[in-house]
Amino acid sequence: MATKMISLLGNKDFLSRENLYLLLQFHFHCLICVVTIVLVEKRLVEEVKKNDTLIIVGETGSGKTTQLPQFLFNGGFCREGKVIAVTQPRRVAAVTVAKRVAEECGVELGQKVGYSIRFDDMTSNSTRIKYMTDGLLLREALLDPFLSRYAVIIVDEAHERTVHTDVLLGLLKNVQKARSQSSGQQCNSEKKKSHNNSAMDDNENSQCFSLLIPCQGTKYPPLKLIIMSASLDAKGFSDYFGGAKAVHIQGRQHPVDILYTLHPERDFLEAALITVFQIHLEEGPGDILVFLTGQEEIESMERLVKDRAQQLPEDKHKIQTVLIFSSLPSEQQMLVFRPAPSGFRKVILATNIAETSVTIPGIKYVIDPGMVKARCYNPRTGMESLITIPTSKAQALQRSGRAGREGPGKCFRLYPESEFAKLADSTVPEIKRCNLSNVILQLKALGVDDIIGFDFMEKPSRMAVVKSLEHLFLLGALTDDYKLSNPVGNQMARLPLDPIYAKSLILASEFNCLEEMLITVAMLSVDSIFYTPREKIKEARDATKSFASQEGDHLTLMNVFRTSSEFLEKRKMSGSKDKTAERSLGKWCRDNFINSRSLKHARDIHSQIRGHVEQMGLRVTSCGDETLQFRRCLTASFFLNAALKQPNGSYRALANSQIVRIHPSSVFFRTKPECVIFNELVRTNDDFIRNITRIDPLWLPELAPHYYAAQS
DNA sequence: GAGCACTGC
Repeated sequence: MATKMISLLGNKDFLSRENLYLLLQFHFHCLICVVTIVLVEKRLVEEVKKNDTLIIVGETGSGKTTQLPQFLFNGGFCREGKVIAVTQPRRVAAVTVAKRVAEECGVELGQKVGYSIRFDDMTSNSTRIKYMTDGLLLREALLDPFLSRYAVIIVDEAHERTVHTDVLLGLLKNVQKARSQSSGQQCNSEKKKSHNNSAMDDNENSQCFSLLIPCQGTKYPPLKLIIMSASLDAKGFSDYFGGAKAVHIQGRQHPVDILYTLHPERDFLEAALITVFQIHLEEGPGDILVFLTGQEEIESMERLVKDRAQQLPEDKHKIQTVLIFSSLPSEQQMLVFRPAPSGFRKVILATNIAETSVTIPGIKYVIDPGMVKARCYNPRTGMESLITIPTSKAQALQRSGRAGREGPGKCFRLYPESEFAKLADSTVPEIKRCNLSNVILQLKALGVDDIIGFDFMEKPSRMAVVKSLEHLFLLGALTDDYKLSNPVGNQMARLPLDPIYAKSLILASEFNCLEEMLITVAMLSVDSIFYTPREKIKEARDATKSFASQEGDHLTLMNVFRTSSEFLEKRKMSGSKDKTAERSLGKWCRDNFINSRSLKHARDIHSQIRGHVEQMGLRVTSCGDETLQFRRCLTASFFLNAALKQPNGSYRALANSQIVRIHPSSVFFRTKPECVIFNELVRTNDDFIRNITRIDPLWLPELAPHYYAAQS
């Protein structure tokens, strides 16, 4: 059979599975370990009582996320109305876990057990176990710097090292220190200083929040901190928390055989394709999950699988391909959860959305080419780009684990074992490869002034910090000595937006076009609004044309938002129930080739931000038809992103003289104005600018004299 | 005439 398959596939390099793969490793779960979590309740509660900080290393399926908070509740950690917080990097995880725990406890969701995520708060005064996103807890810290309502904070999935997790860990370390000082006899920091005047001690104090230094006699109970992580990273967390104790909990993961190729594969798409059919023809039943880097690869792989399946004998045809990536409309995403028709094998082609965010049942085989697209940030140019790089060991492990959720599985890594050894242990934390403006603004608002000296688990590069400080200074968020300015910097920090968008709202109230800017900023804050399926390109273009504004993409986006709002209003006026009206908005979106998930997100952001600016006392007025006023406001807001047309039709960005082109999705792709401002600079095949509005070049020195007067 | 991994406030 094997030989026959090879001739069908037409590839000489793959003679048989025995030649291709070496079985090298049987299990990747800890063999030495411990007992399952239900047996260790008593011990865990004791450990938390004994240690202020505890690292818990738990594998998937250990139940740590659902069980530990209940143990601590039963162990008396919620006395006097105190709350246990469990943070998650993702919204959907916070919601689903909370639902399950509420069910296990036999309580109504939102009572003893609840969750809180942006736009959706299911908690009440009686909530004691609160699942939430880490970003939301960071926001809470702005209002309550001691996080005084929490007795225990559990940071789950810490090994993912999102920006939010990293900032939160640094913050929690400070809060813990400040709270234990407040409850102990040494609340008075002066007293402590007089005992020990060393430079190191001074340094430590400077890293505490300015807000936390005056204790004012308020006593806070100590904060218990639990960091939950995958095994590879436990030591890093323990070191960061001064040698905190680490406890291992065994998971219920099934064994997964890991197989490697003998030689490196030049074309991993082809190698993945071959492997799909090897599994299909030689292995027992079970679905296959293939990790690919992006939409384009996934779509071409789908065609390849379908084509080759047709070449097989009829009884072997039965392969069903399904796709999943984040920009796929949700109805189509749902198809991956449907079991394949009887007798069919399902092949799921996925991005790393299937690594952590989405768990698909029925998977027995994983194919991992070992590549991933990652964001990368160049602090010198301030440009972000996406590049394809090898995965880390931790990521490879996470991927292979997807084969062992329901029973023993197999993972085919499309590279030799010697290559695996060369991979980095874990993925570079996001904080080292992103723009830091938002992080710095948040920290400043929390009273952390010395950003370079802040105790990050891993420090971002000095250049990245300096670049973002400069940026915030130019936006007026910081004073000459790099302190948060008042009121502008404070107001910006309160708005959950990219700092440049926050600033544009403040300016818009002065330009009398806050109404317009609220919509624009909401629309700019979400993923692509327009959805162009490959097979209906012409219809999609015609539909988007009807929203186009000759003044630019910002007004085009506003047209979409307003038209959709009017549509919804009309439906509601004519007596439709809210739900029915929302459903017909879904149809309206499909008819107009608009991504309804993005539009919904923009509407949520719009109403949340509107609430914030009203609370701040900014005047929400409209410039009506005087869009000139609005474009001037865009110029004042986004002056750092201005570009002038060159004789050859390309543009020169004024801030750094970089040569850029207009992205084909812009209304200005054909008619190129002399001078524009833009919101996004992306590097793909070329350096493209997106979301563009036409401006008068004379507005720049007029509206941003502090920048353009100095330049010329 | 292009193409965007994934999150989050």
